[in-house]
Amino acid sequence: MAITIKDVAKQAGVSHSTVSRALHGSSLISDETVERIRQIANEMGYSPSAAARSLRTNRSHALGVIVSTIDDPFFSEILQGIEEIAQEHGYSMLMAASQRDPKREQAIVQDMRERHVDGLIICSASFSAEQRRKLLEYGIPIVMVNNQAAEEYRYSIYHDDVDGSRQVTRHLIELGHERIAYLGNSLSGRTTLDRLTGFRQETEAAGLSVPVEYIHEVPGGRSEDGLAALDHFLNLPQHPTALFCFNDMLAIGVLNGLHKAGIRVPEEISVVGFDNIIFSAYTNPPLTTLDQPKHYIGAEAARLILGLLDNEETLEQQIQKLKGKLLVRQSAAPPIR
Amino acid sequence: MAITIKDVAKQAGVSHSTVSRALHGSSLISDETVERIRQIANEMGYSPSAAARSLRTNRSHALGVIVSTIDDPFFSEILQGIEEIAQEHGYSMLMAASQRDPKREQAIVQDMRERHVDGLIICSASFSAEQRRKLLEYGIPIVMVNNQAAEEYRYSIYHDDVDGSRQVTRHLIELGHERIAYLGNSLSGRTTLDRLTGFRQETEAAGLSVPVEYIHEVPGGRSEDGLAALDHFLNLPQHPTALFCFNDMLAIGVLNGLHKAGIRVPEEISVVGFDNIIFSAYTNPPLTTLDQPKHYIGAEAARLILGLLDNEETLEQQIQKLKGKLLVRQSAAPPIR
DNA sequence: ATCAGAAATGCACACGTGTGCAATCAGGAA
DNA sequence: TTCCTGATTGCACACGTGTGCATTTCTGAT
Repeated sequence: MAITIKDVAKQAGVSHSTVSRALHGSSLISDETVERIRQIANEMGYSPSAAARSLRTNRSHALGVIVSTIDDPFFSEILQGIEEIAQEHGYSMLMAASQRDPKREQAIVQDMRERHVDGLIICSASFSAEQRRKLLEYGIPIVMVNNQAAEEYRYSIYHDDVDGSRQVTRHLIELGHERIAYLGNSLSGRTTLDRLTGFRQETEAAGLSVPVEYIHEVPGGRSEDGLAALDHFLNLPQHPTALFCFNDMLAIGVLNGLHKAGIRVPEEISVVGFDNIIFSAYTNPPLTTLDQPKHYIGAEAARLILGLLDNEETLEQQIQKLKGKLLVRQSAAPPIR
Repeated sequence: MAITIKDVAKQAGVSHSTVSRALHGSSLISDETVERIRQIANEMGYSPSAAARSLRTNRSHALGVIVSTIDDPFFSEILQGIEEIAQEHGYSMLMAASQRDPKREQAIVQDMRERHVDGLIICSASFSAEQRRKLLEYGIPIVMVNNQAAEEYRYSIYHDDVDGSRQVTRHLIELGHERIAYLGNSLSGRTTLDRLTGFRQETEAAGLSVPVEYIHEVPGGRSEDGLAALDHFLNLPQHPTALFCFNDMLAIGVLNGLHKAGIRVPEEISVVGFDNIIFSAYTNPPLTTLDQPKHYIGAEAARLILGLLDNEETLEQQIQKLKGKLLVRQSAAPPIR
């Protein structure tokens, strides 16, 4: 068995309460005793038991993070942001991937509850209302990141997709495009709707008409999906001169397909993405996209939830809408005349 | 306060011991009682406290995972493999990123100890011997993944880099290349050495001489590093006709630099990578690389450590060396004559 | 020397489980 | 009936902490 607080107490010739207080820097204990006990605890290699502490204090000092899938470069960066802030504040990160499977989601929620995480960050576009209700009932503070129903939650951080989409669309319009198509991801709920809304706002403002065939959705946001969707646009009687993809992964698949088909980008068609995942700087040509502050989003989510834990009294609803910035690279250019 | 086992006991009119046993399916309790208690516990929404259980049983049912950085597509896939197996076995995943910072590394190790993780998976090429010693001393089972000193650990899973490197090198030789260069990552320790070894074995076997300038190392494995390293090779009096990059990210940077310089791949120079990260299928041209079974590596690491926990008696040393497979795409072709 | 008050420390309980052991109960054999 | 055996269940303790309260020790003033 490992060394407990009692072992340290015995060694120091004091009660375990004194050790507890000393190690917590309580002002009740004389400075010299504190120093002596610290010394001894150190020498003995004492390490407190998180389980016991958690049981006693009702605080686990752990944050739960639920993500739909880990190996998505978009989430990875958010996770990195969360982890840094959590670690900085002495919190650990309990991570789980739902894989969009309701069964798993339920098991995860149950686990987070049993483990008594102090707070929960959910980065999953879709999250069942049922589980959400449960969590609320359990009293676990939740921060939603880029959720499809961001506004329904008390605390939420998300990217201003309408604004971002407008920036991107405007860029295409300013380049002179008049036939612009939108490729969405039907699985992503609010997100794709918002981006579509921004797209529509700008095209309308510019007086451009967008045929229905120019709005196309596929069930997924991976490069394969982008590749598969390309046919739709290429088979149209009149091609669009610019294609706005829901995210970078889709755009990457599209670029790939265009390359195979021998269609040059941006000379023959412009392609833009959304998110600015790490790869997008290295596509051919480098992808023009919207730089979503992923790292910052993660960090803000962590800060928000940690803030909630300090101020015990629940704060008023707090919803942060962060703006991204257009990142012009080389995949979009003026259309051929 | 949440509902405890005692509340359930009171409601059911039995002692809390009976409830405990019933919920664990102990054969001591009559079937009808078990059923009745299950029912009641369910209705009351009882959820056991992981902290209390952990305190009592000395088992946390949590796996620690230490990674050098989260937002690296290579690690992401390994993590995904780990998570799946862990979840399948009812284990949670406590994740932390060391950022290659010894301070952080130490804090993480301390945290993992306090939280009493049942086992630890370390996916970090470099991991300080000091921390390693501590963990061993604490008696926490460790599985090392692709560590630079894989053989020094009792349990370890790693990729056969020598073999993989030979496959890649042989491919280049078979294509007819005679001037092949190697771009390494000096920060990755054993890994880059093994790959260099495999490279040397094959070039020697083929009777090729490799000038010292053809072996070049950069301190990092990101695309920027690849981009920066390119100058070295281009400034050589005689260019190599093929460039073997330590990993895909470096290769991506190299491809990018070559594209900017107007040098065509694979016509003027062949480039190959290593790892097969998700993006490498979408480079221009698609990258020929070594497909490392990342997902499987993660899953095997998890299985190994979970196996260690079942059989309490420590197993004999177990080191798994997994082989990858050459994945031929289009970034390597016969050299120009 | 005495005493009050402050400073420092110890006692004992609680947090929610799991489990060895004793106690109770039912049922059948004698 | 009585006794024994096996099936159920409860009692009580332990796991390692933190903390209110009582207790002791110390300081300084009278």
